[in-house]
Amino acid sequence: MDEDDVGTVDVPEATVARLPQYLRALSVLAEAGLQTVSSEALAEAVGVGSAKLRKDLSHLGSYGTRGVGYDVTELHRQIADHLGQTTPWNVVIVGIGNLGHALAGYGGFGDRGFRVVGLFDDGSQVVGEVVAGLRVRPLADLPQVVHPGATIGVLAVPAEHAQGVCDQLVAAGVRSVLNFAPVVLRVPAGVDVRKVDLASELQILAFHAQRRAVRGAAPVAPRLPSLAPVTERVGEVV
Amino acid sequence: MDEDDVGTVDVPEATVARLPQYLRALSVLAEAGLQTVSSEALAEAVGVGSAKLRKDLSHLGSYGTRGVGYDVTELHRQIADHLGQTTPWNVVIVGIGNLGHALAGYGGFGDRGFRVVGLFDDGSQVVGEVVAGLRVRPLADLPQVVHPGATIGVLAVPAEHAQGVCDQLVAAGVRSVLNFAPVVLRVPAGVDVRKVDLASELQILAFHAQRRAVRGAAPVAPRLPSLAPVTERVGEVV
DNA sequence: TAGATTGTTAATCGATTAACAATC
DNA sequence: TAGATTGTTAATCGATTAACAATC
Repeated sequence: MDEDDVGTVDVPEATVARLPQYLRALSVLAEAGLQTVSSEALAEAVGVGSAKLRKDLSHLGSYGTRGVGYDVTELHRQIADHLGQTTPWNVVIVGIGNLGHALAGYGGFGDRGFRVVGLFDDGSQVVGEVVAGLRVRPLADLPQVVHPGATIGVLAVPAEHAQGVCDQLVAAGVRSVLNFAPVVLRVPAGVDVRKVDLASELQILAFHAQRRAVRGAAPVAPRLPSLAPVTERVGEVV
Repeated sequence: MDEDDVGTVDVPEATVARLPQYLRALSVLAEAGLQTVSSEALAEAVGVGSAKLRKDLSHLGSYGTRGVGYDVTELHRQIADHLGQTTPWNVVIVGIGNLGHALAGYGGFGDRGFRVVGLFDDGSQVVGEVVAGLRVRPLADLPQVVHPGATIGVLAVPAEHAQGVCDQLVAAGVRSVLNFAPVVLRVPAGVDVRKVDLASELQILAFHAQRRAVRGAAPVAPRLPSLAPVTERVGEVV
């Protein structure tokens, strides 16, 4: 595959979602001074199977060497390239409440190629305050900060304001939105929305936890009289 | 399907992940005073197809009425039941930095059936402070607060401490962990971990954004001389 | 060359979707 | 009854997995 095929060949969504994990693992390996890594070892570090990893990488092109493995630095560069991380992306955060405040100060973004360049809110009490080194601006200032198509918007406003603020982001030229409000946003075609729903995550955990509890309470096997000794497992589940 | 089949019939993971969305939409409809909703209308509210919704609900049992739709209150109760939300779940948050602080104060958990019952940290400067009405305790106090198997642990510590703290959570009896640290946690069988990786979400958005940019820059169709007028679309992508 | 490990093939699995018979 | 809408079937699609030929 050609070097300049970045961005022109289809990569399955499931693969895209794993690329950041591979990238991070490679960073760790590079810092540890490793030159080369096998698909087996890298997959193990990320918690997936090696076949899946090789298949994922095959969608980006083939950067490994049979019998040897992958060059850590080279593979890191290739994946970073595909993720568009050769230059940092600008991020604006809208809604500087509890969560927005935390996101503004979150070091993890900077480490992974993002730069928070604007904080916005319309609650009169926060506007003007300095948070994580940036002065919080009113929403009306969005167009002054957003570079159309090149800025990611993070939405950390209450559910009832999310759609309205999203519309303003889109109007200002934002084409990628990370939404923390538990609502379905309607956006025009060409705008990409991802949703992080913190309460949902807990609910999914609760679903499985309850399942364990219910199953654990019920007998694992029917109690039949038996001549051979039987190990009864109670409450032990996957 | 029987009432008491809750927790005993297999529900596909993809379906489980959507149940919280359905539940929330039903809450909104119930508040709006709606008695009944069709799969078409509910699906529209959640942003999925109606066939998918009906298929999802069919895994829980069949609570609809042909020709009529679903009883809003009844369906809400059924889904809440399956999600184990008839009684609230207790949640402990470990790592009261930027993010943990925000999570402790996040109202969305309480609204959706969770109760934050403990905040923990080992950084000497936070321990003892009161955050969102709770005093931050040292990790050593975990066993005093955790009810084995019935408490969800939220991990908001730096990556390098995540595994160690996770081990302590598990030792205290936590069987469900929501992990915000960008690391792969190793846990014994029977412990359920979900990961929320904020930077990853941005990276996935960046991948698609870059793709739009690259494709937009390239000509959409080969430029051939043509007798008929041609509409050239530049930069317009899905 | 012999051993190791990739990249790819083919089989399997799970999720989505459209269509429609069942039925209120 | 006629119209509406569910629950289910069958077809399709996409993702995972194991196995192995290619090749360093």
